[in-house]
Amino acid sequence: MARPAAIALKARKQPRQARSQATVDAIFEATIQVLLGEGLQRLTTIRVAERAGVSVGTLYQYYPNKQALLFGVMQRHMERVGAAVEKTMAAVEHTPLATMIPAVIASLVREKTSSIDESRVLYAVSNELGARDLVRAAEKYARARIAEFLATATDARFDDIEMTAYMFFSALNGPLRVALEGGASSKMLSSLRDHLTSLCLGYLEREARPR
Amino acid sequence: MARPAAIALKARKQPRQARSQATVDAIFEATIQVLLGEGLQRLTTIRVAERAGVSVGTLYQYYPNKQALLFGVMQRHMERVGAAVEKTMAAVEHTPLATMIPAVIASLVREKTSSIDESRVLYAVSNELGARDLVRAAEKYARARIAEFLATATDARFDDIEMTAYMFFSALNGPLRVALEGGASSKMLSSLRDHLTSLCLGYLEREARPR
Amino acid sequence: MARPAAIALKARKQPRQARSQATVDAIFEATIQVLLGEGLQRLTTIRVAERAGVSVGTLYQYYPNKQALLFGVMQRHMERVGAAVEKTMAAVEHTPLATMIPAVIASLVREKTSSIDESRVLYAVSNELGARDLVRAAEKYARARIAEFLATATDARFDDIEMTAYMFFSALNGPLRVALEGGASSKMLSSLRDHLTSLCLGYLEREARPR
Amino acid sequence: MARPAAIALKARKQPRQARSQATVDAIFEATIQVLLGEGLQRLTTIRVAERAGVSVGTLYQYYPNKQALLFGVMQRHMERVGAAVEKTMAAVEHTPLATMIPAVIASLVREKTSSIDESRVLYAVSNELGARDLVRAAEKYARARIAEFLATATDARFDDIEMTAYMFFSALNGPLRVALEGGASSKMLSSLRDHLTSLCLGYLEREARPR
DNA sequence: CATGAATGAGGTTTCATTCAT
DNA sequence: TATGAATGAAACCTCATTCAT
Repeated sequence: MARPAAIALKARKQPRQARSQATVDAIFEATIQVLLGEGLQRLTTIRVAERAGVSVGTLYQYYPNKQALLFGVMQRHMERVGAAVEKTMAAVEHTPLATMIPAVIASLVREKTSSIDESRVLYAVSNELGARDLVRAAEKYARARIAEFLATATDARFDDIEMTAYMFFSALNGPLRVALEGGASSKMLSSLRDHLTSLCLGYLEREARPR
Repeated sequence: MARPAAIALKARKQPRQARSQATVDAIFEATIQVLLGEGLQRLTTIRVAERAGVSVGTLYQYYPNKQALLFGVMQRHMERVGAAVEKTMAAVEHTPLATMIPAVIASLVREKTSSIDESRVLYAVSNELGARDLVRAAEKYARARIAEFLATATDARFDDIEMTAYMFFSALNGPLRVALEGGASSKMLSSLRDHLTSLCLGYLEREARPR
Repeated sequence: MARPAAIALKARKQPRQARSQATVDAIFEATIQVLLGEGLQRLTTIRVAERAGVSVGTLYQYYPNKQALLFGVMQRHMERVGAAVEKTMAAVEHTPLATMIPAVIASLVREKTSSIDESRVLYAVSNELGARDLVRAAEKYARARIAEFLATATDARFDDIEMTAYMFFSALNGPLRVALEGGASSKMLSSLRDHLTSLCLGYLEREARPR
Repeated sequence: MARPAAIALKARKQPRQARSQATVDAIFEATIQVLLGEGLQRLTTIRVAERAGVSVGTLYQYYPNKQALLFGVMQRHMERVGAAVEKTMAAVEHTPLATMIPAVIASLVREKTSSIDESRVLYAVSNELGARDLVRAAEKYARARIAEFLATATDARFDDIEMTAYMFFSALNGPLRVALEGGASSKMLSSLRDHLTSLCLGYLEREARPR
């Protein structure tokens, strides 16, 4: 990655034709593959292009630079996971904590583990200069949304709801990250879901004041 | 970083003269500084050497390659934190959970925040190919030690102590990492300690069976 | 040349466009020129690239490393000389020694001296780690081919044909090498051809048993 | 080897004390060892010093630079071989060719093979910029001496004695070099001596005119 | 005299990016 | 639009040599 500076990181063009869309998808998939097979350090634009079956030039038609490529992959992943969890949250709002929390956790774990490789490999990307801000922004939004969500619990009120949301969010993602980066087994992952529930509920019930 | 492969990562020579020790310390400090000021991507051996006030050649007299440098910095940090927490653990073993857990959490938070910059910046390093294994090994040891530690609680027994230790460890480090990487305020950090205690105690008391 | 190890030494890509072929040729020629003007010790990839009028990056598109470059130049030279001598050998097989030997010697001398500079300069390269094996293999093949060749003489048989071929080959190349490395005059070179003939025929006739 | 330029290549000081002589000898031996074990490319002054059990600084007390070191090693080898052969030549001058030639060849082969490793490894050094001139000079002298020598044969006269000496010298060294560089077996070496004799005598008798 | 820490120029190699075809 | 050859800055690392101790 040559000079970071302040460069446009948005995708260069919106593919309108079917062929273009196929190319973008191929590049996306190739990026994950290379990340998986070679690691972030050895991910080069040429390697991605080769894996995608196109030339470098073509890659640069869709992404102005390498950062934008990683940025794009990251974004797409977070949008997918975010959308799924938001949907679940909307469905269980305004119910007791014991209903809300397990549902959200199940949703997050399901989504993250449905494409384990993608999730795992993107933790590495999330430390990239470019992706960092993106992740920060997403987390900030997530915490705000969680705070709203927790506030709807029919059986609990929280004094410092920002902090509570923050802890809830981090307590969820900490173990998940460790598990995915470490290459957890599927058995362990199912156990993880229950323990995460226990962890979060234990915390929230401690912090909650009856409504 | 050229080709990772299987290279010696140990420090190249043990400094014997006083001058040498000063040089090694300067390099160490410079590494943290550069990491802080420029980020991992822009950390180059030349920049580190310059900041340390020595030549590249000198740097390479003590570290066989860039990875070893990062490796060394990482190791020193983990050893410091680990030693402090172990000491605390030894001091509060064989007491009730409500005594043990807050003590350990306070110790970890104190240690991590006593040199916030170092802690923060090393999260980035921990993803480096070379450091990865080092971190994995340390975490594995830590979990084992924690399992032992939890087993000494005078008022609790755990069915799946490995998993419990794992969750405890991750629940501690997840929020800490987010807080340090995000640049938390000192006020928030003190609040964090209490919430971590709440998080972990909530979980452990849920999982514990009376003894 | 960093670490020899076991690296791919083959040319990296086969040039497909006309422009590419011109580039490869330029690099080849530049290598000889630099070898001639600066010597092997001062042959650097940058110098070769500059002399070829391309950038280093371009050089590395065609040769994966410096060794491969020298390797390539060596190979091309040996193939040219080898092909010429083989052709001559095929033409004079199954005739008396007095016909066969002078023909082969004339062919070798002609070929080596047709591009004196190239020949001369490549003796230095032949000691390079990478080229060494190449040369060994070529010599081994050459000796085997010579043994076959000598066996077809209509007026002679040899008891230890391998040793005889070995001596013939070395007796030819020893003086040639000294002459070329020392920068022999053209007059001396023509004289050399006759003396080489005398040297080899003298030896072979001594070793030969009538058929 | 940094900048060749025109530097003094002579040994820096003549060791007068016994301890000094031992140091010089150790350095000499270490140079051969490193050459043998690592090759010319990986011969560094530090490695030589380490192997010799002294510090680099000490090495530089005796040799002004790396070239001088190689130069010195080369020279000592050539002087040893040269002295032995000269002695033999002096002993068999003024006798028939059939007496003179086998004696000289036996002497040369014996000397070169008495320390095969040293001989072998120094062929690589002989191509070094610095050593090159040294070798040239020695060869020139050798050829002149051989011409004188051949002129004393009681049963032969040569028309072009310079050329004859040149061929004789090269015919001897060509096969020897190939054999030593290739790592010949001792059985092959004894066979080599006879064939060299045959090669040289065959040539000389062809070129000789009766006296 | 000996030591070995320090120097820094210079070598090899990679890779994001451009642009003529 | 697609291609892939070309670019060249910049990274890592080595090693001959010096000099304070």
